[in-house]
Amino acid sequence: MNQDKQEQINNQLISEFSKTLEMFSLNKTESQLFVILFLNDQPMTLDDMKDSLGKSKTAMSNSIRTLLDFNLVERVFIKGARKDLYQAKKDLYEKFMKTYVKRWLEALELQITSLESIQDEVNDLHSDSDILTNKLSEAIKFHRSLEEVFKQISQYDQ
Amino acid sequence: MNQDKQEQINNQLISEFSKTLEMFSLNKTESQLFVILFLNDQPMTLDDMKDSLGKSKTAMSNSIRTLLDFNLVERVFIKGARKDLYQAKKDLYEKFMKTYVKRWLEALELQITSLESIQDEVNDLHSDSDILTNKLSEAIKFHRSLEEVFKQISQYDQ
DNA sequence: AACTCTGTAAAGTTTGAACTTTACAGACTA
DNA sequence: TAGTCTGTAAAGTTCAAACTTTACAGAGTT
Repeated sequence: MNQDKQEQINNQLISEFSKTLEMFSLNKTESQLFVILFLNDQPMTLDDMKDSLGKSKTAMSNSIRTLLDFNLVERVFIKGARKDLYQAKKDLYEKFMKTYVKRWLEALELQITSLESIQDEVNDLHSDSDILTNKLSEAIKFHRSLEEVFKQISQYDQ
Repeated sequence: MNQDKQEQINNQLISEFSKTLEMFSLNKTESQLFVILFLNDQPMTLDDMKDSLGKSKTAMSNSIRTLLDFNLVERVFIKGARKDLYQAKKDLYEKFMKTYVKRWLEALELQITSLESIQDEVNDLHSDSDILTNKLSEAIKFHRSLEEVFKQISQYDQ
């Protein structure tokens, strides 16, 4: 396969795959960067990434930290290497879902707690507003249902 | 309950609930607008919404169309009313998940199709690149797994 | 100790999404 | 038919996220 063709196919892959990652909370650069790392069989330095994406080194530094944070990427040790080296994690799907679902569950739990404390406050006030009371419990029910789904997913994944 | 307290609790509710909706692909205004409609027992006009959120009528018009698009809101007919009236849909969770999961599944299917056509192209080239071939099938496998999860959710919801 | 290199913090710039203002088409009203 | 009202399109503005440039701390090398 010639260089041009290889390049073109790589670009198509980056373009399509990154769209999927953007559906999750990754932004464009983070998504593209991950796909680059995923496609590269060798670990890459910040400078490699910079050249691959045509953006600044600082942009790479920031994006890679988000990806580390999302557990999609890891830093690897290579003896004698001066620059930091990163690679995409194996078992993409497991890593991805685990982190993603976990974050959502955490956020949901936080929101449920907040809603419940509003509920407590309303109860303490011996509110005359049935509407508000109903809306509140409906809102909490909604959040619990979402929580349930995400828990299902994380079990299904085991 | 006095006016101030009612107002304050409403605001807390909007603040917390809208965070949840923002986790899905709704933006801040759309999320807040939905919560406003959800909390209001009466259908609202664009002008009502404008006053509730303190933003322009055009902003409301745009946001409400997104919410209609997401099937979270409906326009209601009231005899003799000159202004359009909107309310949040009942069965929030069902409506929400159905629309949301459906959109994701559609997007995923599209991406899988694209990846497969890249795969075909690579095969036709009788590529020497085992790495690329492997990466491609791994990427498709990842997408299929995501698809699977979302299908699970939509079944679980029945 | 002086120099070099790497990663990141800080400051400044660019860009696109979200908003507002203005303009107007279509529906109703007198 | 002229006048009024409503929703939205179009154009212009604002603002926050994403980027780049510059500066620098810390580690390594000579």
